[in-house]
Amino acid sequence: MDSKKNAKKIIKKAKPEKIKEEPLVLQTLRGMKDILPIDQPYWEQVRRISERLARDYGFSRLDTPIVEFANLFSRSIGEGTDIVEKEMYTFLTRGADKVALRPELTAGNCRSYIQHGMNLLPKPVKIFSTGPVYRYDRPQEGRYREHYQVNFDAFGEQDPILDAQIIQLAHRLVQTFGIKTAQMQINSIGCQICRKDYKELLVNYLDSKKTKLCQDCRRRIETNPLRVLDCKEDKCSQVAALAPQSVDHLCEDCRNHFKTLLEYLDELDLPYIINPHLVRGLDYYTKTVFEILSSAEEGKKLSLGGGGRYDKLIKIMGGEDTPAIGFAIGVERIVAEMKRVQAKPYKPPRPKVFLAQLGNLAKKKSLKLFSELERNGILTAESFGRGSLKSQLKVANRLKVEFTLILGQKETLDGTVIVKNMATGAQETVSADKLIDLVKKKIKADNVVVYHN
RNA sequence: GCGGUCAUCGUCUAGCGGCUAAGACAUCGGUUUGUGGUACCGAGAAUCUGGGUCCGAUUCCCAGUGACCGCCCCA
Repeated sequence: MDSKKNAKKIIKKAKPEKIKEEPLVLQTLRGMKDILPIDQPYWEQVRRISERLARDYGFSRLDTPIVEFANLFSRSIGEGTDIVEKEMYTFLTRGADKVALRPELTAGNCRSYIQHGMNLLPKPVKIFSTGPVYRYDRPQEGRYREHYQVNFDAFGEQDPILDAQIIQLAHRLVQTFGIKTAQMQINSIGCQICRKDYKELLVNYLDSKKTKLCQDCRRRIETNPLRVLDCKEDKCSQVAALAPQSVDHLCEDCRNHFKTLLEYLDELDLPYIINPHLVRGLDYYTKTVFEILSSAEEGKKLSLGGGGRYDKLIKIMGGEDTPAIGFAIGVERIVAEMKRVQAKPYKPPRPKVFLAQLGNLAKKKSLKLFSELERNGILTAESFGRGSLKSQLKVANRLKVEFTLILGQKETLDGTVIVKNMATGAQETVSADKLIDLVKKKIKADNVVVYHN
């Protein structure tokens, strides 16, 4: 590079008004959302319950990367599906790898299962995972380009008792979130063999009724005939109502599997609805599929979660033939539903003590005192930046603490602290070295949580 | 990816060609110097972005952006 050019560059940099900078857009990207502090108690509740039930049902946590090779998803979810066809965040890296942001969690879990030889672990291998997934579609309520899923997968067990247990877990999760009215819908879409036969039968039927279907459904006969079954158009659902149903055309193995599953569910007294039109959007499902619907008014029912068996997926991906089943819930939708039905969010522990300081000397000492309180498990609030005792008491009052510790100039010199009972207003002066024990005694023991010492 | 509705302080709303853009809630400060509530007083805080019409645009028109709704699909 010649020196003239360099000189020019330097001159340019010296004149900032010449540099055209993109304006800062203070806005989340389309379909992306901040999870604000005000909403965190709901999220925390979902996290805590999910983690507890995962543990109780024997699931181990697995975290996989958000970014994977793009074809991991296209192969497993299905090339023809909408998720892969038009909703994936796919891009080339600097190293020219074709990668994608994960649109769901199961594919990555399967990859990890095969990569790390988890087939050698005792079966079933139960995997719990949670995190954000990405789909580039048009946002609306309950649908985001980034959303969080809580996901459960179990590998290596084909007995329908596992299907029943997984469905029970899904049901129990939603119940425990406080959503009592959600509806469990179940169907069996058969295995590769009987589904193929059934598809032929269905296509024949639909072709014969082609004139009575909407435009979209006529197209779907070719692309995805199963989807015609849950079209919302009146005329289509009339055709669908008389269409052959997959449950009536299962092979013997699939029929027995489904029958046994239903027996287990009945034994559990788990309420469910068999929806012969329930079809899921991912190609890898076999046999059992299920979905949990919110109880919102008709037409506004959103799926809170869903899943099913995917007995051939591991083999398709190159692992040894391994039956598997799993499901995911959408956290944003769960949170929205919890709010709608007024389910209780997580209630974080509130400080019972407020530390007020007055004067420069006391202000200096207050930081250390606060730290000592914290170390002793006494959850303490403060507002050190405020000057007047009045304004600090105002904050203490608003926080509804039981006691305010007042450290002023005089107390600091005497080595004492005032303990003020906020309910009665009564005050006592105690020596600083007895303060911790006294406060511990005054507040209830269950509010003292020591993490370390 | 297609169609529709909408867009004012942090939040909820008012104004609808002529502003210094109004109010409530919230926030912060104050009502005498070391004590909470209420009340009262005060402060900060907004017309999404870019064009166009007009003497003049927050208001009307167009585009962009975003939110929401319907489809498609999905959690």
